[in-house]
Amino acid sequence: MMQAAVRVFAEKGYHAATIRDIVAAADVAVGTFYFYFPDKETLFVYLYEETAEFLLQTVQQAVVGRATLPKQIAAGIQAYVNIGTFEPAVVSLLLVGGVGTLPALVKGRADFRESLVNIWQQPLDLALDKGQILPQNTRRSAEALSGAIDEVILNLIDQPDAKQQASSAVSDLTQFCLRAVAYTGG
Amino acid sequence: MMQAAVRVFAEKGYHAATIRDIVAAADVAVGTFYFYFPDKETLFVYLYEETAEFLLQTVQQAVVGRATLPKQIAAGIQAYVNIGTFEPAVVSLLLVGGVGTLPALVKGRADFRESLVNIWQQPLDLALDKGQILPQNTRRSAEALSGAIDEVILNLIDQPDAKQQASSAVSDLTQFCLRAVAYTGG
Amino acid sequence: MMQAAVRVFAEKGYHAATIRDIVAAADVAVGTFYFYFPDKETLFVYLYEETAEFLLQTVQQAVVGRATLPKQIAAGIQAYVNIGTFEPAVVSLLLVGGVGTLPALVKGRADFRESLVNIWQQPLDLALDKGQILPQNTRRSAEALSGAIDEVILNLIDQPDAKQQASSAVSDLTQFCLRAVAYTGG
Amino acid sequence: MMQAAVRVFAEKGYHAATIRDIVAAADVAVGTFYFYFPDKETLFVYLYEETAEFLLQTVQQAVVGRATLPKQIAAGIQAYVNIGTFEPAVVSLLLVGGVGTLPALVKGRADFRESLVNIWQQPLDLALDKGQILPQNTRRSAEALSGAIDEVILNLIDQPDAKQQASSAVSDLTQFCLRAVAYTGG
DNA sequence: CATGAATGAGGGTTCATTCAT
DNA sequence: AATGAATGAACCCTCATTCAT
Repeated sequence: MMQAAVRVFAEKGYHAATIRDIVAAADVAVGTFYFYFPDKETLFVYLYEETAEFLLQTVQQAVVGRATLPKQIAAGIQAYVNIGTFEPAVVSLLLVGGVGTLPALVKGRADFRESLVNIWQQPLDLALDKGQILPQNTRRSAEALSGAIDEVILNLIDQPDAKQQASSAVSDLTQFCLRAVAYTGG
Repeated sequence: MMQAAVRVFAEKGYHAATIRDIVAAADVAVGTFYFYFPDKETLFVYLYEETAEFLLQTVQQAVVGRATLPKQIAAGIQAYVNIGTFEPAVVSLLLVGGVGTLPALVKGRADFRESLVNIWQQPLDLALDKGQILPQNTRRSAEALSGAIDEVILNLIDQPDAKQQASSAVSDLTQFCLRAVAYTGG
Repeated sequence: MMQAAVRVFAEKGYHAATIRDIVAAADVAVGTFYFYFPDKETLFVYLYEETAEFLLQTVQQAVVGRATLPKQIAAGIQAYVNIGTFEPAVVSLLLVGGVGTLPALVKGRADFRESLVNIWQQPLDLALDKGQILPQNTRRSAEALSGAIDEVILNLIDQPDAKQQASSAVSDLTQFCLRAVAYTGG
Repeated sequence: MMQAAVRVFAEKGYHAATIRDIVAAADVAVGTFYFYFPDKETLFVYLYEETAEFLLQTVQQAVVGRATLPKQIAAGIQAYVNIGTFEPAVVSLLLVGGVGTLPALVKGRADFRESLVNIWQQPLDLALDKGQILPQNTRRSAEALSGAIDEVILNLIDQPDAKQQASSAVSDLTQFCLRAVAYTGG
């Protein structure tokens, strides 16, 4: 039922998705929804945060498991693209479905953006310490990286042949990011 | 009244903004709204497209008026940041208020994203011809630039001291972008 | 302007006819309507009663100007059909546009029906006195005549070739009515 | 609830009857209305057509169950008067509530009138074949009969003592009709 | 646990009416 | 006299939510 809800929310957005849409997708009755969840808004916020945590953890783990900046960025992007390719609803929910819809989600969304920026900023700060990238405002670079990656992935999942284009997108994006942060390799 | 509508739509998003909110912000009666506009959806689409055109033209003109890639990118970002700083509602409406809300806007939004990507891609293609940037998929680079710039500006306008941070943001972003597209200067 | 109002009311009925329809048909401004008439309902009631009086007088005069029952009925029907043929809006307003729409018109409509019944009942009572029709409840006969005539005329004005069919309708109806009231001729 | 709707529509007409009137009469909430019916117009058309069919079938069956013209006409009128007496809302809805209100009902109303005329015309055509009535335009006679009967019944149900007057009305009307169609009995 | 009929606040929209010009 | 922009009460309808079964 929660999976059904994610799908419906991702597809229609918060407001256009009705409780009836969700229970129909889950093949249960309206009352059942309210037995498990207090209300629509709470569910959406919960789903958004669950989904955000899943994506953040997945990307974060890909990044921390690598030793060098190029590998970290490549792995992070690869993990993100994988999610976009195999679970597009997750990305849609986070980057589209939850935008500008719910006052209660403003903080949740800000937290998600902040965490995403942090994921990219950590390796940058490490690399800066080691002198592997030129001096820069790593916070702002991380924001920019985050936006760049999101946009390319959003464009990617709109393509009918997303899976075919995924590997070139990963490679293009990785190169783009390494250049953008002035990676010198040493 | 249209300014009031832009503000309300930008602040609450399409669905959460009610006609009564809009007319209250404009200090007129409900009927007055329908004297000037056929309905809520038509107004929103019109406002979105007007606003999109204004932003696109402003950024585009800043870019085409410059001779070299660094100046083009710097001027385009400066123009975009100016709008975000002095008319944050314009940016909010385009990047937040109109996301995933209205079937009738799907095309309009796609067109806007496409145009924005094109604005950044054109100078890249020119620079590639002149050998001023390394070979790359300029379309994908432009997508990434577009996302990077949007994200930084969205973060910027959320800051209370946005105007103070604007110039450093422009400078950081410009450097980021030039590195990202592998600008060699010759 | 009143003619325009009659046309619009007859065509669309009271509720569907808007003030804007009426002033557009009369080619004046909305405010002008309210300079001449206090409100929509008052105008409609006034128009209904004016129109009713016109029709009643016309039919009545045709009837009283004849000496014998056959001539009275024929003349009354002919006059009614003439109105239906040349001023269908008058008949539509009275028999269609003003039905079941306005509490304030219930009495007006009842008066109109009553008067119409009276117009037919008078010659019947005279003929009964003279022994030219068999004994009967002339009130009820007049009601029936009234309904019969209205129905045939309503059917007539719905025909595209109403004017061609008018004379046969008058003749058929007259014969029908004379038989119905058991006219013996003496 | 449908009975309540018939009552309210019959009493106020389509436009003046609000959903709140109907649900108040049925003692349910607004939402309940829309749980059972798609919208006001659909319900009204459905009710009109159901009601029309009920009345037509009732009168038709009374007519076809008799062998001779006098009995057919008497039975048809009796059946019609019974409905008017015991279910005045049915007659009001058909003859008053649904007049000139709804474009979607124009055809339905025309069909009802046509069917009603046909009910009266069939026995006339049979009687004409058997030489029991004088030669005439039976279509036009049926229209006139239809109008005559409707009008008398409408007058009847407006009377406070409708039930007392019913039998004399049936008898008067039957005699009127038989004379009107020149019934010779052989 | 599950159901779905019932609820009613609240949204978009219309249109008779007013009044400053 | 004439205008038409402005008003707001009231309409139809949706949908999140409840609760008796």
